Formats: sequence, C-alpha cells, structure tokens
Amino acid sequence: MSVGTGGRGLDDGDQQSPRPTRRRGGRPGGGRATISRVADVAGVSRATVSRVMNGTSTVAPELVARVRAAAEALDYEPSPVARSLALGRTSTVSLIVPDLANPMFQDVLRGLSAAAGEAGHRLLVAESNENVEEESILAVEARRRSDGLVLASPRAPEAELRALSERLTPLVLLNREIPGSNVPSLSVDYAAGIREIVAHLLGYGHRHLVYLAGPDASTSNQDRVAALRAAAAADGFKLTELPCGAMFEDGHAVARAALDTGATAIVAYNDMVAFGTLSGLHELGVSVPRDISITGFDDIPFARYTTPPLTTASIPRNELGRQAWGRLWALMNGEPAGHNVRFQPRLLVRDSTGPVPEAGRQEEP
Amino acid sequence: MSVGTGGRGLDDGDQQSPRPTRRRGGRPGGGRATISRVADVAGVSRATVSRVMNGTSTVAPELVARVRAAAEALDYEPSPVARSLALGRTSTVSLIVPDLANPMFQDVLRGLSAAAGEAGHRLLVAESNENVEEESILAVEARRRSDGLVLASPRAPEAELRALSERLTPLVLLNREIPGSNVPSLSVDYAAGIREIVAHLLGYGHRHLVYLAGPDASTSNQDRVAALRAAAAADGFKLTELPCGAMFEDGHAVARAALDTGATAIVAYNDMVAFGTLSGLHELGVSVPRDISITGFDDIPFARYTTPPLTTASIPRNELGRQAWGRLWALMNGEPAGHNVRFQPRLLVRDSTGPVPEAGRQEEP
DNA sequence: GTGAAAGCGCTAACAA
DNA sequence: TTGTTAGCGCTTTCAC
Repeated sequence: MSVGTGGRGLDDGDQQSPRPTRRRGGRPGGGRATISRVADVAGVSRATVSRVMNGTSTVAPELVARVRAAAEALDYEPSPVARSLALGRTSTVSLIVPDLANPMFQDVLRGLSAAAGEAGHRLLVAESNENVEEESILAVEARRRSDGLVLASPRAPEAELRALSERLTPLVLLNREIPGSNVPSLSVDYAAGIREIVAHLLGYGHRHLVYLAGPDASTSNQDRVAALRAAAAADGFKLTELPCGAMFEDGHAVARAALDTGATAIVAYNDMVAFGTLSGLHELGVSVPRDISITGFDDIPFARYTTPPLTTASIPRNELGRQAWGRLWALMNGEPAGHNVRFQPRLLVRDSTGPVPEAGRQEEP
Repeated sequence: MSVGTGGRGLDDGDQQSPRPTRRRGGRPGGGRATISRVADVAGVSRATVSRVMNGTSTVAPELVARVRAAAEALDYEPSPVARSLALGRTSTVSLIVPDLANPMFQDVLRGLSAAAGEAGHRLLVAESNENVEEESILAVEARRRSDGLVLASPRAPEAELRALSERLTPLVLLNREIPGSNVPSLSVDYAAGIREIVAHLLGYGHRHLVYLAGPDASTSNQDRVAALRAAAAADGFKLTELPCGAMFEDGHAVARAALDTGATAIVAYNDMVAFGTLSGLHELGVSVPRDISITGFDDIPFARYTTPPLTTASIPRNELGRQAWGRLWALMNGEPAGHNVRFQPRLLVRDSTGPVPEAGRQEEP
C-alpha cells in the first residue's frame, strides 16, 4: 500500500501553521506542483495564479508573465480533482452498458467519447455485465464521479429504473423509456426495422419465416418478437421462433435447426447471428439466397462483405452516441429534456435475400 | 447554467461561521446529503461518520447504528470527488488508445475494464485519434484524473514518449517499449506471428507472397513488414508489398491488385483486411484456397466463420487488458515494474490456406 | 472510542 | 487589479 515517497519538502507554503504541516505520501496526479507553490515562486497569491490559469478576470500583464513563468518552471498543471471539488463539476460523463462486446455499444461508446471529447469532457465507462443489481450501484457511483450519465439498461425492471432515475439526473437513456417521466431517451425503433424486413421478405413471396431469437431478457429482442408476431397475425404468414443468442457461435449452432423448420427465410436477431448462420449454412451445402433467404440487423461493418452480402437493417449506432452527448449537454446546462427520439432503421437490401424457392428444398432430401 | 435549486438549507453545520455561508448552485453528484448533515442528524462528529462509512477504527455500536440510520434516511453516499482529494487517489485508471474502432483496442478495453472493475476501480477512456500532439495533452490530463494509465501509442516518437513517461507513472505501455526505461510494456510479438504464417505458407509450397500492408506509421505494421522482409531474404521467396489499410473496405478494394501480382498467397495486415479481400475475391470468381491462399492476423471473433474460415494468428487481446491492469495495480502499490512481456501469437490453421495451385492461374485467363 | 481541527488543491466573494 | 478568506466534502492526526 505505502508508496514510501515521504519526501518532497515538509513545509512549503503555509508558514503560519502552528504545528508542522502533515503531508500525505501518495501524490494523486503524477505532476506535483500545487497552486501554492506556483504562487510562492511567482510572488503572488493563489487567487492570482488561479485567475491566470483560468484566463478569468484581468490580471496585470507583468503578473501574468511571472505566473506563467513559474508554472512553466514547476511544470504546474492544476489538479482536476481539486477543481472538481471546488467547482462542483467534473467535466466528465459516464456511460454504462450491459456488455462492451456488443458492437452496438462499442459504437455508442465511440460516438459519445468523440462528442464529449470535442466539448472537453472525459468519459468514464463501466460494464454492468447484464447484472441488474450491480448495475444500479455502478450507475450511482459513476454518476457521482461525473456530471451526467448515459445508461443502457435493457434488463432493469421499469420500477427500479424509475426509482433510480432521480438520483441519476442528468441522465439519458438508451433503448429504454420511462413512461411519464422526463428522462430523455434515445432509442432504435426495432419494431419498424422488423416490419421493413418482413415486408421485404413477403414481397419475395416468403410465407414461412423463422426468427432466431436474441437474449430473452433484452428489450431489443422483445421488441423484435412482438413486431414479428404482430406482423404474422396481420399478414397471415407462418412464424417459427427459435431460441438462439446474440453471437456468431449462436447463429452457427442453430443453422441446421433453422433449416429444419422448413421456413424459406431466416430473420436473425442481429448481423452476428446471421453471419454465424450463414457460415453454418455454407457448411451444410445450402445456397443463400437460392435455397433460403436470411436477414440480419444492425449493419455492422462487415455485413456488406459477407458472401453473399447481408440484407439487414442499418441503425445509426455512432449517431446514438453523439446525440446522447447532445442531450446530456443540454440537460447539464439546465435546458429542458426535449422530445424523445426513435431512430428508424433503414433497410439495406443486399444479396442474402431472394425469391422463395420453387419446390420444397428441405422436406425431401 | 444555474440549476435553480437554491434551497437545501442555507446553513447546516458550520454554525460558528461569522457570516452566512456561501453555497454553490450546481450540485456535483446528484445525491446531495453531505457528511456534515449526516453527522448533525446522527448527533456525532464528521469524523465518526467517516469512520463508520469506512468501517475503519472501532466505533461504539450505538453510534454506528445512529450513523447508519441517518445515512440511510438522508440517502447519503460519500462524495467520490471529495474522497479523491482527501485521499490522494481516485480509484480510477485511464486508458488511451489511438482508435476505438480497432477490435484490438476494444478487447483491451474490455479486459481492462473488467479487471479494474473487479478491483473496485473505474475506467476513464480516451481516444487520441492517431493525433500525437493531442495525445500527450490527453494522456497527462487523464493521468491526473486517475491513479494510473494504460497507453497505446503506436505513433509517438520514442523521444517524446520517453519524456512523457515520467509524468505519467504509474504507466503501462501497450505494444511499445521504451528502451532502457523501467516503464512496463505488454506487447504482441507480431514478428513471431508473421514468421509462423510464412512458415506455414512455405510449407504449402508458396514462393511468392503479397503483403497487404496496414497503416504506414503504425509500429505493428512496421513489425510485420520487417519480419516479412527478413523472412523473404532468409528463405528466398518473393515478396510483394501492396499498400492497403486496416479495414474491410481497404482489403476489398485491393483484391484485384493482389491477384494481379501473381502471388499465390496473400498475407493480410489483419483479419478485417483479409475478410474484405476474401469478399472481393469471391466477387471476382476466385476460389480460396484453390486459386489463392490468404491469411489474416488477430483472430477476431468472426474469423472462424468466414467462408472459408480464415487461417490467422491469434493474439490474446482480452488478456492484454487484464495483464495491463495487473501491472498497473502492482505499480500503484509501489511494487517493481517486473519484466516486459511479449505475447506470442498462435497460428490457427483453418481453410483459407492450401497448397500452391498447379498451373499459373492468373497469367493466362 | 470520540471530537476538534488541519489539510487535500482549488475557486470565488469580498474587501482593500 | 490583487490579496484575504471561506468553502467544496471528506480523511486523519492528535488530544481528550
């Protein structure tokens, strides 16, 4: 534990203190010069140093020069921690996501990081590992270390989320809404995306779709399922649901089963699943889209390079991150929450979908 | 700016202050109860509250109860910022990477985040956008907000890095070493990976390889190039170098050109490039590995699901992040730096490589 | 075992 | 314009 750096001068500044001043061992930030030191060296008060460092107020040119020189010489850099305490803000925002392996959140992270960075803010990230209880602890803590929070919490029960939301403002929600609250929310209209995919497939004559379901608990999967069922009921096609998952291997593992349902088109939970399935299908000697069609969701970067390129619904992942920053920034400045926005996925028709095969290809081998 | 919550009692605690105490508008962390408030409510001193909250020292059971009750009632949560200032540590570490879009760094991020999280530390991330100047500013600032820094700086000139490294300790370097310094470094032995790939290809009879080069400035590309050239010289095979890039589209764009070199095997900078090229090759009607072989690098998750599955060199990206945490933690506790480690890639032979084709397949269409 | 008080490094109101 | 001083919210000696 102990760092052992007892040194660095036992009493600098504060010469009026009655007893020798206590100095702690570990130095928080690497750089060690403090504002007092600079003030001493420059022969001015700490307030003046502060003024110079912040370019605030107007200081006599000569003093400015002296302070700058001292700061330079001492390699002084104001302590962000001390400033945070004094100012009541940290110039940091937090992002909490269930799973950093998810390309969706990776891009949100990128967008948020870039946007916040441009505004001179830092980003604290934490992964909740899909663990709801841990998540609230994490959220509260992260929030207190920062000025605002972007939270992607696909699993937390609504009541819990609602209760939490108060202590978390400024807060922006991703892919969740709290009905009746004024917590801004940015989400993807998965249902709309699914409807586009379905329409596209029906247009090709498909009448039996199999859905490779994502994680049960995730709202984004629930949205898709609901949209699919509604469409099946409304449009009168057959829908088979197959539990699957969210990753390559899940899709790969379920290829055979998907085929065996007799469906003529596969609607995968996302692109990774679709890709895994595609791979499995290849291995089974099945030709896409001649024998069966398949769609993804998300349009992650490689989706247009698969063989055949994947028909999918694109969502503006990066933009979500940037917009999240925009909302947060507004909130942090006391502006009103504004309307929630739901990004509409855009259908990208590529080559993994095609007309329904003439004869049954699966029933009689 | 102003939040407008002027309230929350103008003078709690500090009743000995001669003039009315000043209260700031913005409240830093959402939760608002302070230690003084809790102390007042519990009828004890702030010191005692502190002791109870930290489970330190031994406090009379009755007082503990009173404090806990008060804290509970007030929904009190100690301010991390204030603690950071008082303790001289932030329980946060920083990660700076050139590019968050790079799967390599995404995984490092995950590993680091997970490991740090388990140890009760938070993670600050920043992207330097390959911008060397900005990077040093960022690094210093991030470092001061945290207790240690993990830095991936593939481009910074060595001198600059060396100069910087002092103000950055505890510091762990990724894929960079500072010769003669004691800054711990974790890196991937790209050269070794390349040598394995080359040996594998030579074993199949290939005598003309084309390398799809990554970004010029990146050391990881330079390592590969150097290893390739050395091998070409030593083993007497022909090596063609083709400028390419690091992304899918780069690989895709260069497929035709790669083919035109007449090489019988393609060594791609990484998996994404290989996948892009594979896609381009498919479109050109070229069969892999019958007509030409191709290798990737990294073994990113989808590499085993491409068609055909990609022969590549796997590197422990996640482990890099975890180990980085381990090193940082050691450093933060004043332990010595230890030896640098270079992770050896492991060759994964899959189906994108095969024997050299019998006849020239490209020369006469 | 508990409280008083000094201190972490900075900012800002106020007075000079 | 500049310095003095109180304060941000917490921890930790030191004395009782």
